[in-house]
Order: sequence, then C-alpha cells, then structure tokens
Amino acid sequence: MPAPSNHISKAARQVVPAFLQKLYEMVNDPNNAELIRWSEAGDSFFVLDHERFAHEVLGRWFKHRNFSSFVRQLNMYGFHKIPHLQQGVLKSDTETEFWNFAHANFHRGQPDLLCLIQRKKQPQQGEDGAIDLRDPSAGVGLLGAPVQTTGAPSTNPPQANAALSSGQILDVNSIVNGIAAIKRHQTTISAELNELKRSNQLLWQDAIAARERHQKQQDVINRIVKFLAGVFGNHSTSSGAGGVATGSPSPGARGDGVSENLGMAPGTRRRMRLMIEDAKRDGPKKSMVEELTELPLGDMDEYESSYPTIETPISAASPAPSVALSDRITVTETPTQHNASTPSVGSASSNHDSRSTSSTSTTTTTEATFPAQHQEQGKQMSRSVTPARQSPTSFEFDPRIHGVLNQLTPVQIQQLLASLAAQPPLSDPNLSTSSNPSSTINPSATNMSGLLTSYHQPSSFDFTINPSSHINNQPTFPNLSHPMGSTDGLIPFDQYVPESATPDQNSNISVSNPQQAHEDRMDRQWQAAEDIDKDVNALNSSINSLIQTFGLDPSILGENAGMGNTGQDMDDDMQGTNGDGSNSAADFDFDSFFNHLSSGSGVNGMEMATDNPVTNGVDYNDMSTAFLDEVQTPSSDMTASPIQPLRQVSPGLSLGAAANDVNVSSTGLHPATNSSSKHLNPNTNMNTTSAAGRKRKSEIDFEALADAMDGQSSTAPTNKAATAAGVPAKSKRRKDK
Amino acid sequence: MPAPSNHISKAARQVVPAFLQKLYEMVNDPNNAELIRWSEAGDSFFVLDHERFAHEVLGRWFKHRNFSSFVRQLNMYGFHKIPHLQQGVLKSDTETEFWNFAHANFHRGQPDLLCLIQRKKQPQQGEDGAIDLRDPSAGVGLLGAPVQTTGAPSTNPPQANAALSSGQILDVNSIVNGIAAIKRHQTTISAELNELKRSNQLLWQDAIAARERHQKQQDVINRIVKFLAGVFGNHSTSSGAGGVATGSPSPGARGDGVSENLGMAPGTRRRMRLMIEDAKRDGPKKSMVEELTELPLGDMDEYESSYPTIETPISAASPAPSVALSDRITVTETPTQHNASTPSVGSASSNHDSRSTSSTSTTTTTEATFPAQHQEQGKQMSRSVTPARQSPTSFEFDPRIHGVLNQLTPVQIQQLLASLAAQPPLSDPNLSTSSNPSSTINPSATNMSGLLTSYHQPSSFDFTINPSSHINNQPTFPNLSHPMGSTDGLIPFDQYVPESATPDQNSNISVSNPQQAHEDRMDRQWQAAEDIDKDVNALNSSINSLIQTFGLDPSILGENAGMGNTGQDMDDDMQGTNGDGSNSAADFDFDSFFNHLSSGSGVNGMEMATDNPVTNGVDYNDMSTAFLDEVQTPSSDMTASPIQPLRQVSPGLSLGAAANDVNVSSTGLHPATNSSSKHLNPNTNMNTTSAAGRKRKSEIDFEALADAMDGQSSTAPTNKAATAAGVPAKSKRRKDK
DNA sequence: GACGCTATTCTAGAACA
DNA sequence: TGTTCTAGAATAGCGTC
Repeated sequence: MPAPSNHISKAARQVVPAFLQKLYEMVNDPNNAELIRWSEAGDSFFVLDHERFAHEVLGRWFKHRNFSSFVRQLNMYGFHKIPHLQQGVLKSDTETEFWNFAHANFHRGQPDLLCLIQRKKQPQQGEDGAIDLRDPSAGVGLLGAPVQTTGAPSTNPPQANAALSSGQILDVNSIVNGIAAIKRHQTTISAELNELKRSNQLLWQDAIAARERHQKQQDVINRIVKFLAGVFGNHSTSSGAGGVATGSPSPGARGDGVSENLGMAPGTRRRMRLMIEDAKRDGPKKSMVEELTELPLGDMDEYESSYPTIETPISAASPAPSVALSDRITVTETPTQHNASTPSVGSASSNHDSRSTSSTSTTTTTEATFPAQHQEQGKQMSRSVTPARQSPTSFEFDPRIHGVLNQLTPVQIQQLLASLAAQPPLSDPNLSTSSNPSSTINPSATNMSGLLTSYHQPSSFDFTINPSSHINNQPTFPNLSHPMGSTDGLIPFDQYVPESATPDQNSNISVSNPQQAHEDRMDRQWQAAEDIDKDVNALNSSINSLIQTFGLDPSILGENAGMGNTGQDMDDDMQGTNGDGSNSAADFDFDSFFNHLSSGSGVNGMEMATDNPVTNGVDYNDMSTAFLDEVQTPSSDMTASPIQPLRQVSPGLSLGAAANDVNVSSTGLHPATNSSSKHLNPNTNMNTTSAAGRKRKSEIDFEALADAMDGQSSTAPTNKAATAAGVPAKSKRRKDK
Repeated sequence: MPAPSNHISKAARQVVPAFLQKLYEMVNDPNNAELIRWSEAGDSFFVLDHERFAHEVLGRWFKHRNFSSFVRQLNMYGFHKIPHLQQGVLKSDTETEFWNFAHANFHRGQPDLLCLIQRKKQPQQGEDGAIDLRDPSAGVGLLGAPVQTTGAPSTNPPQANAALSSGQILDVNSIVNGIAAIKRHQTTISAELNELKRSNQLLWQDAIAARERHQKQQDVINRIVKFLAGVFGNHSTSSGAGGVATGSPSPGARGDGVSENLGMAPGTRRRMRLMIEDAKRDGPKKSMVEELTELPLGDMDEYESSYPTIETPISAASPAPSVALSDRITVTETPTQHNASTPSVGSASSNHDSRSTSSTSTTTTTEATFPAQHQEQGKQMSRSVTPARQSPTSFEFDPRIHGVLNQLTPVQIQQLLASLAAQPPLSDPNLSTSSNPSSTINPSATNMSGLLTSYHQPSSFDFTINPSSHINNQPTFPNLSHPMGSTDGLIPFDQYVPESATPDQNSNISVSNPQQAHEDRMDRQWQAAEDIDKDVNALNSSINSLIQTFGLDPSILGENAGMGNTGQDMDDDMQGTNGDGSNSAADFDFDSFFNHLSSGSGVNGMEMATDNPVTNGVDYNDMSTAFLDEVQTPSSDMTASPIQPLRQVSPGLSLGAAANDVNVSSTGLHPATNSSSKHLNPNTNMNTTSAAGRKRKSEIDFEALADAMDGQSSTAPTNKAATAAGVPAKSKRRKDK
C-alpha cells in the first residue's frame, strides 16, 4: 500500500473510510497520473485506462484488482460516473474510454470534505431498526418490504409473511413463467421430434427398400451361382466327375452353417461356396471350378470391399474396393503374361498366388490358344464393364475366360454338380449352423428376423407401433431399463454384430467399420430413444403429480368432472376422484378446477386456449387433449404412472403387461394419452381424495410429488451422456442458499 | 458480427434472445477459444482474459466492449459466476483470473436449451393503483403484503396474509417444484433428442452408403449376368441355341432389374434371365441352354435362401476362407504332383484355374492324364471340405454339363466378350431407368443425401433445425403436423419405398435378417420417437392446461399485461378484454413477480420469507431452487397466500367476494423484494376494486395470460439481428444531471 | 408514433469475510 | 468495511402495430 501520505489529517483518518482515503491518495499521486488523476477542475477524477489501472494501481491499494469492485465502492460512497462527452463517437479500437467519477464532496485539495462522504448503508435489518428505515417512505421505497436481511425476517412475522406472500406470488409468477418456458421448449422439442420422425420414417423406408433390393440381388446372385454351378458341374460330370461326387462328403470340415444345414452332399455345397466366397477373398487359392467362377467374380472382387453389403448391406465400406480391384487386376495380368510360378508383381497377396499358380499350371497353353482374341476381349470388357478404369488389366479376362472355358474339366464339374445335387432343399440351412462366420451371419440373421417380426413388423410404412410387434412376445421392450443389455431380442443382434464385423477386417479395412459404426449408432439411438421415453414418462408423472397436487380440492372436481375432455378417461378419473374428494376438500378443488380448465370445458380455460391464434406451431388441440387426460389423472401414484404409460406406449414391449393393464391403455393407440390417464387415475384419485387430513394431505401430496419428481428427475435421465451435467458447483455464496 | 453459424436452429432463433445466441456462438467459436470457451464438461464457459475478451471479442458481437455489460447480461439471463477454486490464492500479477459462468440451460451442444433461459424481466409497474389493494391487509394475504410498491412499503400487510390457506400454498409450491422438475426433465429429453438426432444422422449416412454399395453390387451382378449371358448365349448359339440368343430378346418379359439393365444383346440377356431367374420359378419352360443351366440352378435354389451371402464378400463369413483354403489346398496339391508348373502346393486358387484351363482346352487329355488324380482330388476335397456329406446326386448332371462344356467354343466366347465389351459403362444404368426398382433407389438416394444435409446437418450439436435444411426447401419441417405425409423432401423417398418393400417376402426370410434387425432397431427408434412425441404433446397439453388454470386468476393475472411477453398479442388481448382496461390489468404483476422468483431475485424474496437452507446447488435462476425455497417454507404464512390466487383462478368457484378480496390481495402481493412492487400496485388496485364484473375480468385475464405466454414463445425474441453494427451514440442518462 | 422488448450503462443489493 | 456477484434502474435502440 502506498505511503500514507499526508493529504489526510490524522483526525480524518479516524473517521474517513479507508476507501476514500485510498482513493484520494491515488488520485493525488502523481505517479498514477497516467492512470488516475484529477480532472482539470479538480471536481472529479479520471481513470484513463481502467485495465491498466486495475492491474497496476488497484492492487497497490486494495486487496483486489477488479475495476468493478472499485467502481462498486465508488458507487457505494456516492460517486457517480460522468458519461463521456463524445459518447456517440466510436472509439475505434483504442477505446481508451476513460472513466470519470465525481462526488460532491470529492475535490482536489479538499480532503477534509471526505468525511462528508457517507457510505451507503445497506438496509439494515436489525429487526426493528430495519423497519424504521423502511417506514420512512423515502428510503423504504425500495427497501421496504423486500428487505430483510438475514436477521430481520424472522423477527417480525409481518415481514416474513410479506415475504411469504410475495414469495408465493412470485411462485405463481414463476409458475407461469416456468410453464411458458416449458412450453417453448416443448415446442422446440416437438418440432425436432417431428423432424426425427420424418427422418426416421425415411430411414425405414430406405431400410425396407434396401432389404428388398438386397433380396433381389441375392436372388439374382444365387441364381447366377446356381447357374454357374450347374454349368460347370455338368461339364465336370460329363467328363467324368463321378468320382468326385462320390468322393468328397467331408462333412465335419467346416462349421459353415450352410454346409451343415444342407442335408445333402455337403462337400459339394461347400465347394460352391468356396467358389464364390473364396473367390472373393481367397482369390489365390481356388479349385479349378472356383477359378472359373472367379473370373466374373474377379471383377467382383474389385467391388468386394464395396459390396460387402449383399448380406449386410449396411456395413461394408466402399472405399477399399477400388484398391483391391487394381491389385487384382495387376496381378492377373502379370501371370498371364509370364506364366511362370511367379507370384511376381508382388501386388496383391492372395491373388498373385492364384495366378501365379494358374499361370504355372497351364498358363502357356491358354495364351497360346487364344492370345489375340482374349486380349481384345479383355480390353473390351474392361471398357464396357468398368469404363472408368483403365484397362491395364484389360487382358486379364481373356486368359481367364479362355481358361475357364477350357478348364471346365469334367471331373471338377462333376464334383460340383454332385455336390449341388446333393444339396438339401432351400430351407435356410444356414440358420442351424453356427461355427462359420458366414454361417454365423446367417444365424444371426435368423435371430434378427425374429427380432424384426417381434419388434416391429417392417410393415413398410407403419411407423406407429405395430401391433404385430407384440406377436413376437417381447414384453420388455420399451420399458427395458437396460436398453442394450439383456434385452430379449437384442441379444442375437449383438452377437451377430461382432461376428460380422470381424470378417470384414480380413478383407478391407474400412469394410468392417461401417457395420460396427452403424450398429453403434443404432444402439445409441436406441438408448437415446429409450431414455427419452423414460424421461417423458417421468415428465408425465411429474405433470400428473402436479395435477394431483392441484387436485387437492375435491369439491370442485365433482362439478368439473363433466368437463372431461377426453371422455372416457376423464370420466373415470374424474368420477373416481370426485367421489371421494367431494368430502375431503373444503378448501378448494383444484383438481376439478384444473380439469375444467384443462378440459376446456371450463369456459375460461378453453376459450383461452382456443382463441389464441398465437399459439405457435404447437397444437393446442393435441396438447390439450393429451393433456387433459394427463391432468385428470390425479394419480398420487406418480411413481406407478410412468411405467404404465410406457408399457402402453411401447408397442411391442408392453405386451406382457399389456394384457392386464393394457386393457385400459390398450384402448387406444395413443399410448401416452390414454393409457396413463386411466391407469393412474383410479388409484391415484382414490388416494388423493380419500386422504383424511386435507391439509396434511396437501402437504403430503406435495412432498410425495416432490419426491416423485426428484426421483424421476434424478433417476430418470440415467443416460450419462444425455443428461445435462448437474449444475456446476456453485459458488460459496450460493451453496448455502 | 460473426457468422450466424448453424448451431442454432432457425426456430430457435425466433425465440432465443440475441444475447444468448451470440453468447452461444461466441463460446462455440473455436477462434475465440483463447478468450472464451466451454468448460471441459461443457456445462459452463470461461472467459480467460476478460480484458482481451472485451477488446477483441465483445466488440464483434455487441455494441459495446464492456465486460461489465457483458456480465450484466449474463446475470440478466440467470447466468452466475463460478468462483475460482483457488479463491484465496493470490494470483500473482498474471491475474489471468478467468471468469467462469454457468447456467443450467447453457450447455455445449445443446443450443436447444437456450430457449429455456429466461431473461429476467423488469418488474412491470402498474403505477399507483397498487396501493389500495395492499392496504386491505386481510384479503390480500400473501399478495398484498409484500407488495408494495413504492407507497405500500410501510403498510404491514404481511401478517394478515399469513392466514391464507396453507394447503394452497403447498399447492403452489408443489406446482412450482413440479414445473422445475419438468424443466429438468425437458433438459434431459432435449439432450437425448440431440443424441437421437445425431444417431439418426449417422443412420442416414449409413443408409446412403448402403445404397451406394447396393448399387455397386448391382453393377457387379449386371456385369456377371452379362458375362454369363454372353458366355452361354454363345454356347446356345453354337450348339444350336443360336436362335434363342438372337431370337428372343423378349425384353418386356420381366421387370427384373438385372435383365433390364443390361444394355447389350437383349436376347442373350433374356436368356440369361431365363436361365437364372426362370430357373427358380419358370423351371419348366426352358431353352436348351436354359435347361442345361437349369439343373444346377435347381440345386442352387436350395441354397438360395441359405446362401444369400455369396455376393456379399464381407458378409460372407470370413472364416470360410480358411476352410476354403483347406479345400483348395487339397485340390492344388494334386495338381502339383502332376504338373511341373506347380507354383507349389499351397498356392491357392488360381492354380485351379490354370489347371482347369489346361484341362478344358484339352479336357480329355487332362482326364486321361490325371484321371485318378482328379478323382482323388475330388475325394480329398470332399473329405476335407465337407467330409460329412455324401454325393449321391453326383451323376445326374453329367450329360448336361458335358454338353455345356463342349459347347464352350472359342468363337462363342469371343462373341460374348465382344458383347460384353460393347455393353455400356457400369455407371448405374439402373438409375436412369425408372421402371427398375434399383433405379428408383438411386434417385431416392439422392434425395436422401439431400435430406441428410437438410435435416441434420452434421453440425454435431445442432439439434435444432438446420438452416441448411431450408436449402433443400423444406420450409415446413419442424412444425409439420403430418410428419409422413407430404413432406417436401420425402416424396421421392416414399415413392421409392413401396417398390422395394414388396420383394422381401418373396425371397427367404432369414436372408434379409440383418437388415431386418436393422429395421427393428429403426422401428424401435421410431416408436420411441413417436412415443416421445405423444408424450411431449401430452406434456404440452398439460402445460397448457396448467397455464390456463393459472390464467384463470383474473385478479392476479390482470396485470398479465406485464407478462406481456409478446407485447402486441398481449396488448390486444389484454386491452381488448380488459377493455377498460388499463384499469383491470393493473392488479398485480404476475410476470414480474414470477421473474423475481425464477430469476433468483426470487431467491432473495424467498429467503426473506424463509431461510431455507435447502436450496442446494440448484441454480437460483432456476425455478427449481426458488421452488425449493418455497417448498421448504412450510410456514403457515405461506399457506395463506397462495390460495387466493388460486381461487381467483378457479372460475367455477365463483368467489364473489373473493374476487374483490383477491384483487386486493393481488395488488399486495407484489414482490416484496423488489421495489418493483411500487409500480404494480397503483393500477391494479384500482382496477380490481373498481372493476364491476370481477369474474369476467379474471377470465379475461387468464386468457391474456395464455396469450402472453404463447406470444412469448413465438414473438418474444424480437431481436433477430441484434446487429452490433450501428454504433450507438450513447445517450447519457446522466447528462441531465 | 406508441408500445414492448432487449441492450447498455450505471448504481444498488446482498452475502460473505 | 471491503470484495464479489447479482440485481435494479434508467436509458438507448429496435421492431411491430
């Protein structure tokens, strides 16, 4: 702290607050002239650069460096800021906006006046004292009622009351405001939900379409495969495949689901698969037959990465394909050219092998046979098929085709055919087998299909909950507290995922990701949805509780009951409640009242609602109706309520419970609206109305409500991610509050 | 002013005050990260260097560069500063004292919550009238006391009020609490919605990707088909089927996408189709070639269902390869033994080709050469691969196959190749064509992508409607009452859907499973979304009803005008209704009252009333806290006040007397805390007392309230642009002084 | 042009130490 | 009393009716 300075007399030091002394010193200190100094007239002072001032000066005199605190003190002592003369002037960046403060008793060279500067007193409370202050209308104006510092309140009930009253009033206001805010928010949410719905619908459609497409493709492919198999098989047979047919049952070889399922000649089938599947990945290692198939597949391979989809349309990543293609192409080319064992080109791993082999085996021959032609063909193909791509590889096919044709040796073909013939009927052999990844996939698929049926029938456009879903008996669905976890149907799915995921990695990198990612998303989405569901329920319950709270007044309800917007629900609830209630509440029937209002039957309430053209996007109608139901349901049972609605809501899920509860809920589709109300009501009403002590009751209700709400709020939003973090630890000041 | 950014949806922009929007943008703007940024948790934000911040950032968004003004705004909107952890710590000179502000509804990635942040409203004043009301301490109870506007203070309405029914107070409290809880829930829901949105977005991306993949697959298939067609077509021709090839283009025969797509030689294609597709269904009618093919196909059919995988490499079980490998190995081995060329044993697939080729070219030779071997191979393979299966059927095919093999003459092959070469580029022929399902798909895809962009902009956190969406011209988006219906972007999609939908059933069940599973989830999601929607609607309605209920209270609301968020609306309604108005409205300023509570000013008030320690970490700003305070205050005092308002509210009650009393009370209520009370009183009192028809008025008021609320949401946020631009000549308040 | 709102500025309240 | 955070209050500006 700067030197005491002698500007201020000792006597004054006794009386003058430190702040004023410091201030005076600061302003007088020539060292600070750059930052704080007297005005020319000496009747005010400037702070030239409040930032520097704060940094460089304040700290020397005060315990802080906050300019705002300094200003606060100034204000506290009655200083006022003198606005800039050049107010409008835009002060570029410099903004050296200086601050000019003045006080009637703060003048240069007149430290003796400082004693006249009085710190503004806070409305003391000191109980009575405080009162005094206020009374004096002057000061009181503001302070008066509100006042109350700590001490005061308790003392005089009046104030307390006042506070109460005010508080209560405030409450009402706050309620209104809060409701308004909620409304707005809900409007927003609703809008977003609608968006989501639409988007979701589209997704569904897309998914369905994709399925179909996939299916079609699958069919085509299968046909092709069969065809090929048949063709080559025939060849082989004719030539003398007989041996093969008989020869290779090799049942246990693979866990491949398909093979296993196949009742007939497993071996053949297996091979078929190999031809195709292997061709894709194992390109290199192929049987004669396989190779034949390979050619076309070869092209396919390029796509491979891109086409993982067939089975799992969703997953595969497309990027890799191109690369793969190039690799193979190169590979193929080389071999043909050379022939020798050369795995050469080094390019792709497996492919090379194959070619190299092939080339070795008979490459020469092939080439010799149709060299020119093949090349041409190859070129052509390359052009036509994959125009974009350059045909370095163009020749690839020639040899192959050639080879294929040539290669179609009877024996091999026979084998194939044999196997094919042996094959069992179509009935999803895959499903049964588990070991093979491919097989696994299928099984999973099976499960999935099951899920599908169970959860929601794809019914293409059916967005709403499908009744069908119930069919599959998945009671838990919607309500599942653990969405992902052990949900019935889901399991298979989950299992499925990992499996499918793995294979991809073998091939292209990207491929696998998509699936997983996708699934993850799905999961997330699902979870989110579920959470929301919960929350919504919680909200509903909250509202219900609120309603209940209001419900305190039985008498009114009775009358209002008639209002019942939602008809049945209303009636049930209302009556139930009313019946009991009539007795209890002398006070006022909030409930009934409410109902009226909400129902709109209430002249007042309805009018309002209806009249407002303003109502933004939100549908009052919808809201109102739904609301009515809710409202009417007084349920003290808050807790119970949330669940029920959920059940009902969740189409598939609810089922189990549905049987019982559903009745009511089932009533309508509108899960939310109907269900909740009915279920809730009976019980709730009973409780509320019947309660012996009215007042107590109200309180109780209230508490219960609060608890319920808290519980909900706290628990409901379990989603870690989703839930907005709790309010940050608040400052000390706050904490006590 | 910085870029508008898309964090905040248009809808939100309508409702959210400019300050909040700017704030959100500022905090999100990575360019400002050095000066202002989110906390790690995203639940608060820091201003790292308020001085620099003021200089460098504030000016860009606001008309000023005063940090204090910024803070004032923050406080006005209920933000609170979070004190430094190391409070006592003396922060050397660095003093990088950062400021940390938080608000319950100000979270990273949740711009949609902004609408929940309410600006504290200034206590509207109703001028003089207030006084009267208050005076009547009795009736006023709660309301009366606090109030006070200027004049009133002295009066000690307080006590009288106490009498008010406790129950009602509780009710109010509970309501408040309930609202708070609802609010919290909404927050949660919003968060979850955000999640859903993101997930949905991802799903969309996946869907699009899937389409692309599918398309590619389709291409591949087409190529294959073409290729095969060419190959076999040749055969047929050569063998005598030639007539078929040329003769029967029969393009229209089927709608099968594949065939149609094929650009070239329709005849061949047709045939191919027959071969393939027909095999399944049309088995009976077949050309020679077809027949040949048919056998195998028939077999294949069995597989079909089971092996959809073939195409999808990825999906195809990766494991298979190993098996395949083994098979192959066996195969290969044999050859190696014979041929010199052997690139060795393991080598894999390609080897076969070479062999096959060699064999074909000289099949007989081959067989002759290695007859036994081949068989052995076959056996081996069968064993290793599919040991279990027997090969009963093996011989069936021989003749046919044989024919095929023989048919494969070089010339034909050439033809095929040529035709293939001639074929148009792969570039999704499907797309162009409309008839094909596949084609439809693509277009839809296009749309989808469009949708994607439009609907959810990836902007990760953007929940609200994306501005981008508009780009696609989807004006209706958010509010669409009929999500599915005629939404703009959807149409194409929808069209698409139906087509695709049907096919699934045709094929196998299991195959599609994965997809179905996917759909299931989707479905669930959808359901969830829908449920939410319903619930939300219900909530909305609930809220509406609540509002209405409150609104009923004429006396209280009377002042609603104060509420008048939307100004105009309010005015119209209010005035119109009140008519005489001015009088009527005056009663009591609910709004301000409310604000106080909510704002935390309420807190104070509350505190006054009761010293609730309870108010934990909750934001004062939040209703909740305020409520808590309320709740806790059991005080009999409390009880008294609330009721009255309620009565007034309740229309049916017909509190004739009440009306009057209420009026009084209402007036009195004015927030003790604030001086604001002053304002209110005068008018209100006048009105209330004077008003002839009390009831009527109340109703009216109520409506007004409702309107007001609505209005707020819709219109309130007038400042859209809030341009920083104009520099403001500052006026000086003080200049007069 | 009034009205109602937000924004900005300056001052005051309130809690705490 | 000093410091801090927040609220009040007056005014400026903007936009709608």
